[in-house]
Amino acid sequence: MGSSSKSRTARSTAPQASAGRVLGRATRQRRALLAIIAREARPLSPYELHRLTHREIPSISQSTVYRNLRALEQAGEICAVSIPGQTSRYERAKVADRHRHHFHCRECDRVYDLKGCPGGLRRLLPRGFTLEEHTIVLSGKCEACVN
Amino acid sequence: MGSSSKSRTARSTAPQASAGRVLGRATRQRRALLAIIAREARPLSPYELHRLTHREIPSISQSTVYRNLRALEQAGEICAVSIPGQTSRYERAKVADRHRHHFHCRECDRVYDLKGCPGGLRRLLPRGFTLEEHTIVLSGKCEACVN
DNA sequence: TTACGTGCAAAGCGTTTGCAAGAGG
DNA sequence: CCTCTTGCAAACGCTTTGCACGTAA
Repeated sequence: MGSSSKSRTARSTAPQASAGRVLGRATRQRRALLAIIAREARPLSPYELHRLTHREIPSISQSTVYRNLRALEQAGEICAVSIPGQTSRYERAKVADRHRHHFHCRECDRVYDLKGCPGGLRRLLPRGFTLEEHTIVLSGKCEACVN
Repeated sequence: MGSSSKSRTARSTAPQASAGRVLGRATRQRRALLAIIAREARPLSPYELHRLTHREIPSISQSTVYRNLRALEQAGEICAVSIPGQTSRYERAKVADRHRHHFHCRECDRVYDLKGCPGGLRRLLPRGFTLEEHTIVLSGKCEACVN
């Protein structure tokens, strides 16, 4: 894609990872959050993450979860997964950076990573438009919910 | 908050006309709203819709816009377009029922209808999963914002 | 020690709802 | 007329923020 950032805000920091900012202190809360996201196979919502971290650190607040999600995202450690009509879920950046798409189960409301990507999206583009990114979300029932 | 709407079954209604409920009274507000949605080429947000209807009916409230959007959607007159990380936009059902995908301009934040659909999505599906629907959102810059 | 991170409470923001007044059919 | 719809304000759910204290480095 673009080799130089346009006239927008220059985010010139570490060129290697995805995002710019550097992660700050490794607090107990931040470590717990990251550990849970790392061990989980599917993207988790802030609500789920607060519930899970709360088991280890009962005093953890929702704001801490939100603040850390933002910090971790900016640091390129995690990545937000947006499902239409749903609140964002978060997963490890290593997983997300492989350019994943997602499946949303309408039964259990869980989100799963998918492999692969159908090409040929550029031909959907009207003339004069530029394509920077795309999102594909399949929905239906996951294996556990098909009966 | 875990769950959203689920366990719907009667999805197999008429492919084009009303989705269920019957539309009630044709109030000034409702007519204005529908007229604006009908004449506009792209899906509009509740905010935009309130702003536009407000020009014709200065007394119109936001709640009226929201209530009518819901009523019109249930009546099958309009259709919600969900863009990840964005509030829903609304467009005429006749347009939406043609199975459209959408383009979101990151510059001006507008949403456009696209034509066509890339096939081959079913091969992204894990074994045992069933596919009921899919959403594709391209993003970048629209013609007006490429500079 | 000294910023950065935390918990708490309050504020924001978009959306929904209760209620009494208003208007469509 | 009777009921549906409206406008207002308050409630709501999720997310962000101000503040003083706590804690990693």
